[in-house]
Amino acid sequence: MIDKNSPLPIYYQLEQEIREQIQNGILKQGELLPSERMYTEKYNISRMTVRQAINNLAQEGLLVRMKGKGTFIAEQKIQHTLKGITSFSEEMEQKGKIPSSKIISLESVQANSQLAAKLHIEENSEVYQLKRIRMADNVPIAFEIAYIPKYLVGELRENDFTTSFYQYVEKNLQLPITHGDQEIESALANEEDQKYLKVTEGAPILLIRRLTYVNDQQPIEYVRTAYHGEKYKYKLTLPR
Amino acid sequence: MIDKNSPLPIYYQLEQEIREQIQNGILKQGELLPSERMYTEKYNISRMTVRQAINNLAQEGLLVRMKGKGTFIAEQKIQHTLKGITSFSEEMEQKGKIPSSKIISLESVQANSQLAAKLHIEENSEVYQLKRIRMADNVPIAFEIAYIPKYLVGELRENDFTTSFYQYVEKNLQLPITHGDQEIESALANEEDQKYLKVTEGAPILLIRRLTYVNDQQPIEYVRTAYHGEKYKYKLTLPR
DNA sequence: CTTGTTTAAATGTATAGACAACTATATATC
DNA sequence: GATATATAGTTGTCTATACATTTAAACAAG
Repeated sequence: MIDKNSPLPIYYQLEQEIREQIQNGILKQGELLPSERMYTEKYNISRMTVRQAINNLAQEGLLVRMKGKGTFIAEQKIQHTLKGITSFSEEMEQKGKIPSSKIISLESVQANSQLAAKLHIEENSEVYQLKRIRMADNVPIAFEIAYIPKYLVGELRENDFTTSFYQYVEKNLQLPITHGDQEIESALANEEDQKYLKVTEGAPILLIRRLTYVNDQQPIEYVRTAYHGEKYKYKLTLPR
Repeated sequence: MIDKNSPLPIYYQLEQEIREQIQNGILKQGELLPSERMYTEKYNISRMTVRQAINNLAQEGLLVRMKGKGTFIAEQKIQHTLKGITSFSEEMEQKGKIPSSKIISLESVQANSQLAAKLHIEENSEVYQLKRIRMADNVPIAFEIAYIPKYLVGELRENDFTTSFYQYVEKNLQLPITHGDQEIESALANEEDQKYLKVTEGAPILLIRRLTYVNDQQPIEYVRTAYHGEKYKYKLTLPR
């Protein structure tokens, strides 16, 4: 299992082995991992090397170390909901709601200076502006305005948004979505929000602005989403 | 700076020193950290111990290791803010604000059924209720109500909250904080919020409820925080 | 000007061993 | 039965050392 002549570090090989055994169910959740000394003897490697492998896995949350007792295989964490970017559709499906969305408009507009800076494009260059209402079980949950640089995606039709836009980007455009930077704040609904979310003046909304990146650096989408204050909560699990 | 007779591990003391020097600007962003050998000689400790300290800080994203070149003080990371649980103090310091907090009250109360369920304790068992105002540069940013099971922390005094409560838990109580589940929503300030945040009726607030866990399973703190809608944004980076 | 070689310095990987601190269990003692 | 006490096994910390890999700079050769 461990090849001392491999170019891969020993600690890394051991990591992979333990990872696989957890995946395969050979090592079961909540159970005790073999002690450091066991690995030391089994593979004839030093304890510090074993510790490096185990420590890395513990840092990832796959193992839990307990002084004096041993190292345990971690219970699977529930933190599924917001460990990564989830689309509205995925989010709602997870909650047992039927998601739908209604496109209000899809236009080509010129980026002002602020938007251009955010999207890393030239001022006045063409961007798509997409306005949508997001619904769960046909109740409006959010009103969304998205801006997408035209040069990155070419010609778009409304059809491209009926399914998942993220999937369209990754499959058809071959651009891997890497991460998103979000800002969350509380605000009061503006006139447009009020109109589409069907709330009255002074209603609180959850305002989320997201800049989504492809290839780690290139912004592909800037979205401002206004969530209905009473009907939407944002849940996430923070590690460590 | 490093006390070999201290009960605190040497690697931990070194971590703290480097952390402070980054905070104080003695070590500046983008610059090179003194080499491992320098620390080895300066404090007469082994290189592995130095590496343990530096590795931990690198894992946190505070330092960036580069093989063959050296270790650099990380550029301010956008995603540091919310990659994991951060205390209010840490958050504000990162933004260059001077954090402070004012304790409104610290009482012992009985948990109602809802709170007991959240904290995994018996109904009517004793919990501390702590009310605080969080300030940045002496401007109130948030009003916070925290509940902490008494049996987990023993006797508490207001003093234990003047510094970091999380540090108190991890150091003095030896309970490792593992993660936190958060709910974020938008709401309107209630009377208490209005009073302490100095906002008028109808002002939007960002409501964050957090259940903080130790040892992966045991809730140690339930906090409801009302953030001033106009003065606070919540930022995070979602991977993948 | 380009390419190859050497060298010093840095981090990366790995070993062997020591002692400390903690946990659980067994054992002796009251 | 209850309470210390010893003991074995575990992870945590730390040292001292060695060699591997990578980088950058100086230098040499073409």
